Amino acid sequence: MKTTFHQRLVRLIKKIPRGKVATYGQIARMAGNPRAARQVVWVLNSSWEKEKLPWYRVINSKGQISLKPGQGYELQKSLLEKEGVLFDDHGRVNLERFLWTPLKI
DNA sequence: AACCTGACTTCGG
DNA sequence: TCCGAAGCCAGGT
Repeated sequence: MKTTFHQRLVRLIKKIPRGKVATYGQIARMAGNPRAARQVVWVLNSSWEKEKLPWYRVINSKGQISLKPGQGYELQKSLLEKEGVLFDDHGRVNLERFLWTPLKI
């Protein structure tokens, strides 16, 4: 049976290695739809729990955490730092260094 | 079927 | 480099 876009997103998110991050757009692009970044958000919200997704490894294209302070920002940042991901003074991650880049592409 | 919404992204100024 | 606007996906109501 054919895999759905949703399933591909789930699989990709599961593959993000620790110590690395991926962007919403990147995941959507790898799943086949460059413009479905917002759909990644929906997937995370709807199934991170039952699919045990490493939700905190997904950030925005600017290299920043999209969650707002008091709404998960601190938690996500600490979880990433615990894996070795570093943030600069402006809460940005150096994507050159920490972006998950599968060898293929 | 229309309208709203969200952890987005890209582009122009 | 920093906004703001406009574009986009699909589920929920």
